[in-house]
Amino acid sequence: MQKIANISGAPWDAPPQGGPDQCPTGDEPKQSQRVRGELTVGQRQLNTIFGGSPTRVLDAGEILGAAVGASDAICRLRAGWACEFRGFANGTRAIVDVYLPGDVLGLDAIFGTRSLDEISTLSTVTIETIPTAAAMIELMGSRPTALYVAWLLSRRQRRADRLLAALSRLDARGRLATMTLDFCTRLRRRRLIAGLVYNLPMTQTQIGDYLGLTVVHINRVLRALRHARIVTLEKHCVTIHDIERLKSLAENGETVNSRTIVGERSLNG
Amino acid sequence: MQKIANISGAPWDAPPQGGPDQCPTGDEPKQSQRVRGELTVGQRQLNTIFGGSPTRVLDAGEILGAAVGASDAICRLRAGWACEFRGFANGTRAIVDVYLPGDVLGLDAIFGTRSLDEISTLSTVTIETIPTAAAMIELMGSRPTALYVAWLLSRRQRRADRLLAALSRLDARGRLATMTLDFCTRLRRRRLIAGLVYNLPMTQTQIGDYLGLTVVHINRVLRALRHARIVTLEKHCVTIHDIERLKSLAENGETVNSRTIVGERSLNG
DNA sequence: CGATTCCTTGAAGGTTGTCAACGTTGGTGG
DNA sequence: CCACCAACGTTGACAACCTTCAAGGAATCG
Repeated sequence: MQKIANISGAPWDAPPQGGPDQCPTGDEPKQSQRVRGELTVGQRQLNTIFGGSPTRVLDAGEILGAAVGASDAICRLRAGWACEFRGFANGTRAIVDVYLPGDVLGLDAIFGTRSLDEISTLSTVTIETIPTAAAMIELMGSRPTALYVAWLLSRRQRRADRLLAALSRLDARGRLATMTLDFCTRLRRRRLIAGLVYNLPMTQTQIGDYLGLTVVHINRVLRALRHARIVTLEKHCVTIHDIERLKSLAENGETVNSRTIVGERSLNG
Repeated sequence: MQKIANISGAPWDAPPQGGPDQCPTGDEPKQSQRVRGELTVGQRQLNTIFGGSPTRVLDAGEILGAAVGASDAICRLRAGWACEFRGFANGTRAIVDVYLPGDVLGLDAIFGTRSLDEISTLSTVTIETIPTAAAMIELMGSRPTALYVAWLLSRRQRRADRLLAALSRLDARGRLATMTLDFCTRLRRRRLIAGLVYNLPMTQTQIGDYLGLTVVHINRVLRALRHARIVTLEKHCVTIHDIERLKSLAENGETVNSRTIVGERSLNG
């Protein structure tokens, strides 16, 4: 197996090609032409604002609210990954969303929620910043921008619903299948990758926090999926070998014989 | 124990008092005066639209998209409960959100998502309808309305995040504690109830789909919570006995001795 | 009152968590 | 260069939580 690229210089450090996000209408064929047009205009308007703002580089593991010095700022990820989390009284925590390059963070600040205080970087990141929520509210006087903001919120909601369904009704393999497929889809849609291989800057502990499982179990199921030659997740690098079976696991449509799988031997070469 | 009111005439059939939703700023003390004002204006504008629309009554168990005959309509619940679900290939399903009187449903239709096709009524409901998403897009030309729509989306997101955290890191008792508390909070905020008792028009199967558990286990844990005199859920009626312990369970802060609890005897008199 | 759905309970087994230990990796400083 | 350290990854044994299967009871409705 070839040597995996180190964290510095990894794909997620590359700036998004052709703008921070592709046209938002790429996967919504049902919406009317008019909304498509307005959304594109709104996106351009936000592009202008973010593009004109100074960029900052943050290390992995920083809390965005503290790092930018304002809880009501609104950021866009230019490079790197981040996650939004919720903590519990006993110290455990859950990751409720993962942000990829091009995603906008902290939109809830419009309504006074200090969401940047619950967002942490997963890797070294580059962010563009609108310093205050007030500026964003101003921008929402333009309907295209307001529509685009609503579209961003709606997209985040769909991710949450999808994760919710997976946590609710899939076992560990199904959840991992869903996660690896979703990240792949999002990265491809933004043309950050082209094939079925990508870098995933999350530790197994963080994956466990995201999928509602423990590190130990994540580790075991990862091994099973690797030995079954469905997907490999090693050294922060995901390689999808059998996308059909992966989709099947994510749809709850297959019961892969996991006991048999574990007994097999890795034959990668 | 007193006889529980039947479904007809139950609290969730009563129209929301003082308008379909209270001022949205009630639980967001941090937001600026200006946003508060604009949100209130936006809410009034939507109130006018919905208030002037014809109401419809639907039976329990209907799919909203089919019942209103349009997948891109936008509805507001005047009375009754509804839920949004996601299905899996093998027939299982997950409930990703529960809607209470006053909630707006199907906002994603703005972007072409047929969300009404994945929303089902949980009880007999009364709805007000904006027939097409296009009308709502028109309304978003007004910044107050656009802000209010974004606020509605943001609220739904926060519910999803909270449920996500619960599914990710709480056991069955913690999830049930979270659910019963959240419904209570939402109903009280809208002045649909005043105390710690309310009607919950969901079967145990539906609760299981919502919390990612099986009916059988919901049933057992419900019995344990009842015998521990923390919360009673019988015949679609929730009674919170010990809100402190319930909050503790929802925050992962307590490990109630459940084995002992099961051995106890019900003493409700 | 038959039919359907919902609720309830027991027994058995599978998935996942907990505990504990050790290996690996990458960085730091002597 | 090596010792050391901290974080992360890996593995085994065992326990707990939850599901599955099965069956019977209770409520609701035409």
